[in-house]
Amino acid sequence: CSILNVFKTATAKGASTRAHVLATALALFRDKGFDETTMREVAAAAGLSLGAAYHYFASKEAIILAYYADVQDQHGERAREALAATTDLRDRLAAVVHTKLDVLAGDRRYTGNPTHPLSFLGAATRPLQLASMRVFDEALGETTLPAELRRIAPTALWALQMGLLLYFLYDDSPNQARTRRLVDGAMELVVRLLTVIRLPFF
Amino acid sequence: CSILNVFKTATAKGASTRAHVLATALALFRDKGFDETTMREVAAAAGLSLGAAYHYFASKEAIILAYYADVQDQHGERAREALAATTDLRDRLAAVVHTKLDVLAGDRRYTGNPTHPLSFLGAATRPLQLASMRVFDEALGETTLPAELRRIAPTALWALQMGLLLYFLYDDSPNQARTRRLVDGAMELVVRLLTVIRLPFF
DNA sequence: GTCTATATAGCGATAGAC
DNA sequence: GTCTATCGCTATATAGAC
Repeated sequence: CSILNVFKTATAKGASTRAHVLATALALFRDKGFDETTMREVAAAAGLSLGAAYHYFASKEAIILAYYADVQDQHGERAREALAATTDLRDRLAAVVHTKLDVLAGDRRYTGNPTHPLSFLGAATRPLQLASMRVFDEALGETTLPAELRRIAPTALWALQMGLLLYFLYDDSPNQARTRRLVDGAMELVVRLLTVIRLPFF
Repeated sequence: CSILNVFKTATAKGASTRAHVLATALALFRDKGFDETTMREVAAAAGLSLGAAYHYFASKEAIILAYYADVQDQHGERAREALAATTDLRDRLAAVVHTKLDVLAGDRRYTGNPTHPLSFLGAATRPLQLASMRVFDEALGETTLPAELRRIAPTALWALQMGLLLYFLYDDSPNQARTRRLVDGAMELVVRLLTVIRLPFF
């Protein structure tokens, strides 16, 4: 079922035990997060010794990767279900993102308190997030825009920037040139969009 | 200087030592990342004992928060410099993001190998990232679009989704209703943008 | 193959002497 | 303020019972 399932078990019993360890670990991850879940806990909750757990997963990171694959599996399944129900493009795109949020909402890790799961992208606290949005607000300056749009624009731009940062993180082109081009293209589109929105048409 | 500087030191020497510990830690974080940098290393590199380092920072997390504030400080400074140089909106918005990338590019943590800094948002490996983009590709389906745009659209939507996910993470409204509304609004805008782009006008 | 038991090395954090 | 010593915890490795 899983995208990354390149695993081999000799016996049927082994495969079932492995699946049980994985399911136990995923439940703990979803409930407490990665760092707060120890291999000892996973093993104990699965009714195994620590060594046995390590027999099935070479490292804690291996289980975490399996977790990510599980999230993606679930999202793919739910999203395709939703896509089958409508042909309207707006609904289809929104359904993809909403189903993603649905899957992640089950994770205490993603909801709850903003203190601990320290974002590696630099939005660890609300004041820092606001400071980051403020820069976009200054960039927009006196740009003429409908009031409502002018108010949410810094937030939308911040969200877009976060997405670009994530792309940057996995960009293996020399000097991340691909991200740099993407940034230019994205901002070109944003400006065109803002221009269009100001037409009486909308 | 820092946004989050709510720290009090009794003596001038104490303040200077604290600043030195912080600078040492930031350099190590930028070079190796958070998890790979230990408090023992920070203390040793700063020429202090472990206990002395803990005298200035209550926890490792406290230093990490200071690191985030530092990133934001640097970005704010560089971005405002760039904003002073141009009045063109496209250039201004692009400058904000580019200066952000400039600040983060100094971090080995953000460039380099995609294996270790496991993203908590579910894009830990390239295959998973691609699987996530494929869902958007399916959502677009047979939508009529210029070829070039049709090709990059799943990537752009994925990046936008990542931004929305990050917003979701820090959304403290009940049931993250604010994010849900933002998703709907964003997708509405995307569809309008795609509609507009198809006009002969562009 | 499956698993238990044990060992190692390192971590964040703290207590208390100076 | 700075130190040493130490606690309780961790991921990970391995030896060997069944």
